[in-house]
Amino acid sequence: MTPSARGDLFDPACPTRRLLDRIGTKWTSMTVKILAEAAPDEVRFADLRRRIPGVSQKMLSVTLQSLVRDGLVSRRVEATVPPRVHYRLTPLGASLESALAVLRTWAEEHMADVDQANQESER
Amino acid sequence: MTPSARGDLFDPACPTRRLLDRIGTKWTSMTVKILAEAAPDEVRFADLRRRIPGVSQKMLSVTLQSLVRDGLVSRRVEATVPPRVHYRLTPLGASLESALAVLRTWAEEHMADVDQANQESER
DNA sequence: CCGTATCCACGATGATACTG
DNA sequence: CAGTATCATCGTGGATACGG
Repeated sequence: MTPSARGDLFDPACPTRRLLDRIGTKWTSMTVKILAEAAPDEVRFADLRRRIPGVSQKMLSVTLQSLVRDGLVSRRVEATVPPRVHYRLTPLGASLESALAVLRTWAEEHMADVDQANQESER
Repeated sequence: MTPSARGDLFDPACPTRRLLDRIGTKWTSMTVKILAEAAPDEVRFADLRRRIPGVSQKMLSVTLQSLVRDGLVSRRVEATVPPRVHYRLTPLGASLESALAVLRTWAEEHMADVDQANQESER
C-alpha cells in the first residue's frame, strides 16, 4: 500500500469534512462573525484583536491568512508608517456567514438541551 | 488572578464555539449523517463502522459516546451473546442534522471556489 | 460483537521575543 | 501597527491489545 493510500481514499469526496476543518479552528467563526457584522465596512487588525477576547496576535494572524488564502476575506494594506491593514469579507465569505448563522441559531436554541443531557448523564 | 479566570471569561457566552467543538471532531458529522439517512431505523455499531471509511473502533466508540452524552443519539443494547448495540438519532439530533445539512450544501456548492482561491494564492 | 485501556505521533494553540 | 520566528504544551486521533 502506498503511504498515502489510507488517508486519501475517502477524503477528496467529502467537502464537508474540509469545510469543518476550516471553520472548526478556534478563532475562525468569531472572526467571520465580526467581519460580517461590520460589513460592508472593513475592520483593522488591531480592532479585530480587541473584539476577539483571548486571541493572540499570532493566532489572529494565522486565522486571517487562512481566510484570505481561502478567498473568504480580502486584505488591504495602507502604505503608511506604521502600516494599517484592513480586512473585509468577500462575497464568498458572506455566503459562508449565512451558513454559519444557521449553526449559531441552532446553538443558541439547543445547546441548553445538550447541557441538560450531559448533566443527566453524570448521574 | 484565579486559575480559571483567563479561560472562562469569554467562553460561557459562546454556544457556537461549543457546538463547533463537537461537530468539528473528525467523525461526528459523518456519523450523524449516516444515522440521519437511516432514520427512523437504528444502525448497529458494526454497520456504522463499515459505512465510515477509515474510522477506528476506538474513535467510533468515543464519537458515539459523546453523541449519546449530548442527547443527540440514543443507544439500545440487545442482551444477546455477543451483544448487539443499536444507535439512532434523537429528535434533538435530527434537528442538528438540519443545521448540518445547510453546511453540507454550502460545502458542495462553494468548496471548489475555496480550492480555486488557494491555487491562485500559490502563484 | 462491542467497548476499554495504553501508549504514541502529530497538529493546533499559546507565550514570548523580535522585525519592518 | 502588523507580522514573523521559536519553543513549549495540550488535545485529538490512531495502533494495538485486552476484557465482558
